[in-house]
Amino acid sequence: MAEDYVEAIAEAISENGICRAVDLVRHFDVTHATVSNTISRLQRDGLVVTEPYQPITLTAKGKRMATKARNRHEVVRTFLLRIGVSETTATEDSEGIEHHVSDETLRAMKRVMKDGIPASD
Amino acid sequence: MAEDYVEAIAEAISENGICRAVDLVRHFDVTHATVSNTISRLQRDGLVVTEPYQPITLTAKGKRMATKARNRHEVVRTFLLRIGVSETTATEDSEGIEHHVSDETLRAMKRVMKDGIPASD
DNA sequence: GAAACAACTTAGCCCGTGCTAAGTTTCGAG
DNA sequence: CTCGAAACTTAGCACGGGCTAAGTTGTTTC
Repeated sequence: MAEDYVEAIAEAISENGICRAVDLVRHFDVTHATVSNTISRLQRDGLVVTEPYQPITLTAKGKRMATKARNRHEVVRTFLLRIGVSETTATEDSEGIEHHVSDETLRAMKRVMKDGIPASD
Repeated sequence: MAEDYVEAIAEAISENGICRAVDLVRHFDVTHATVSNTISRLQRDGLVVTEPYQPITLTAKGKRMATKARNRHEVVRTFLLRIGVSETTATEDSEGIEHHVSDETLRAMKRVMKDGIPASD
């Protein structure tokens, strides 16, 4: 969850300048209460900073995580498109897959997009 | 979890003839207590049948789920190998990825393994 | 400036998934 | 046949992540 949240927060900030809890409520389609709880946990874990009724900002650690997550997400998504998956499905699937893709697999995806599929031994 | 469990149960049965809780304890590296709880939930959900101190069997529904999961898992794993990921990583990553791969993406993977990568428009 | 509305928090609940500790059942060896 | 070890269950706890309901704060609009 943490990764998804920091990614969404970074996105909101880059789009609107700030991120409010309500942006996350809409993004994840959960209640304000849930977002409030989750943000507390993120703050406890040093990923975000916020004060009651104030916008949410990312710490350095949070920004790092967001960047990595966003990158991962994009690689997976474009890879899926590249192997012929539709826009809609690529977007959906990459959301879930990104959290389970190791660096090695990520590199393999990039390689395939650049050089095509490896020779079949 | 349900998918992982039925898959592991099916595996144990095909290897040893029966599946005992202790097999799952070893497989998932959790305690007996945890397995016991989880099995109760699976039974509640109609995926397995068991009685106290007895082996665990799959219902028709459980078998169906196990077969689908196993198939998915294998497609993802061999696909990863095919794009140049190592055995170890392919095994690890496919474990997590399989739960997030839609039918469409699965088809795309199979297609790529058969026909190579689609032309880049 | 007060009232209404939107944003947010807090309390209290539920379930899943993990644990430890303690007790029960089963089973094989002696 | 008994006893000890292995397998299993049960109770009780914790945390994550979801909810509703109710209250608080901030902002806009008249």
